Amino acid sequence: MSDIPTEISHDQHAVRRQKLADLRAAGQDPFRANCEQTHFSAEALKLYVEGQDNAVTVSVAGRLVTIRDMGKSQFVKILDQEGLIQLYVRKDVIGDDAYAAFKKLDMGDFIGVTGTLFKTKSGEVTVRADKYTLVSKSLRPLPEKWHGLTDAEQVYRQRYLDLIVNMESRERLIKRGKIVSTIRHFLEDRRFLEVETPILQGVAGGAAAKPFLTHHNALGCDFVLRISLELYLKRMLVGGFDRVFEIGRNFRNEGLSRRHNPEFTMLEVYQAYSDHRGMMKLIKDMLTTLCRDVLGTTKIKHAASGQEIDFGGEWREVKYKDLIVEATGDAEWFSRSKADKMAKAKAMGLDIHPGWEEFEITNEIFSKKIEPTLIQPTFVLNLPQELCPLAKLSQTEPGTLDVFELTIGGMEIAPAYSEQNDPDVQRQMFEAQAGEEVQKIDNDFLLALEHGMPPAGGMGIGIDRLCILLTGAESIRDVILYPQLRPENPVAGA
RNA sequence: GGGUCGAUAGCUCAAUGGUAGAGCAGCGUCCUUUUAAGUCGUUGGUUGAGGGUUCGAAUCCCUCUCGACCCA
Repeated sequence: MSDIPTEISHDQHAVRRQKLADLRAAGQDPFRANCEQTHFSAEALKLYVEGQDNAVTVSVAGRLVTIRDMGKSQFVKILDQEGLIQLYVRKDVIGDDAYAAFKKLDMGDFIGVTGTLFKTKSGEVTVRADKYTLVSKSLRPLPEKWHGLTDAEQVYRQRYLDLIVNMESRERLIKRGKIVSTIRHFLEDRRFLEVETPILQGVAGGAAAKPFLTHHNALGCDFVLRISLELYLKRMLVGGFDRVFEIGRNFRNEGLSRRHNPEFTMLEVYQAYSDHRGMMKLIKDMLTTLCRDVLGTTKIKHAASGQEIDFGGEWREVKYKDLIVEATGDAEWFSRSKADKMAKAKAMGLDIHPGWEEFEITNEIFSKKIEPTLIQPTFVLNLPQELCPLAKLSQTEPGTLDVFELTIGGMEIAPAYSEQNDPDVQRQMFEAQAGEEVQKIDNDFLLALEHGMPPAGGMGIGIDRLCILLTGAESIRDVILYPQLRPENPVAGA
């Protein structure tokens, strides 16, 4: 093999390219098709029997992330899906030639190793390598191991690097996977059926949000990307499926923030013959199950406020109206004039747009002054009817809805309704909301309702926000693998 | 869209108008139980891009790109 030219020794990419060329020149395959893997790292470590060194043989594979070279032996660590495992490589065990080649490996290379488990004198279960194979060469250096990768932009654009060097990012991703799978099992255990409904839709319904537009060439028409799952899942109720859910991506063409990504994952659940009260029980059971099975505790630390959130006790139930009265200190708030409401809201430091309706002024107080203070799990009940056209009106409290909004950690986590199933009332609500934009009414949905929809409770949970809460993340970007960023090199003509 | 802050070696960070440095990584030695291994030596820079001020700019000014936070 040729010596590495000293004039390029500073360029790590060039040095690795040269090693790659040397391997190929020596007739070796630096990108093999496969290698033996009998166990993941964590699995292999469990096989060690105390006091019985070198009794168990395993084959593990992974990326080389730590190298401690001691001349004629090396301790190295490889990373696989389940974590790190240490390997001990001795010249007198694997032979002179193999050892010389091992010394030429770089951080980041993928290797496969077969060997026996033993415990080092400092107590770490380690694989004593009998043989190894370079299975895939890495041509780029990894970020530094101690500080990891901290540059937010690089973390998001090159998430794979973040996942290799930042263990907390790996754990957060794994936890998200467990959250979603626990939700699936929880619902399946209660005989809910998972379904998939269209993302490309003619009308973006079920929520108030600006949609993304796209175009279908063969059909010659425009589509929008869905902004909610609601209207198609309710069609399933009409179609005779009494308990359905979907976990899927929604798209909203709006601003980005620590709590908003243009594409985000929603769970929506519908249960016929239930109502919003039934949904309260369902979500409380679901969230306590998640705490127990994923976190192992019902008490979590809320990153933003430093408070402890307790999912284990009774959850507060409070009417929207009572919260507003409390926040404004005005028992007659709802009978005040619009001008009075506006003056008071401004006095509370809020930016109120002159064109806003009264309920919008009131709701600005709710979302800016009240919601952020609701750290413990809180069901906000009897929201004003203007806030959602898809829910049933309360029989006992005129002007309010049979709904709740579950707020935890100052964030809206889940709204739920007793679903509107009267096609005539539903049409009126749609028309009132649409105003001039009647073309935005989903008439096919109304046709479905006319065929009859059973009474039902429904709810939606923002999975990303739930993950923020349960993982203690500070931003939605920490729980989404590839959060939306502006392209680095904008496409010409875009 | 507005405001504030940021971008320096592969990574993490110094250098506040006067020769761009350190740790890790890399390269070359020593070392057969290490744990951010240790040891001796050593390479590496269009300071995000472009313009300006100045004898002299990473540093001051302007424009742009990307990001973070706050606001809309």
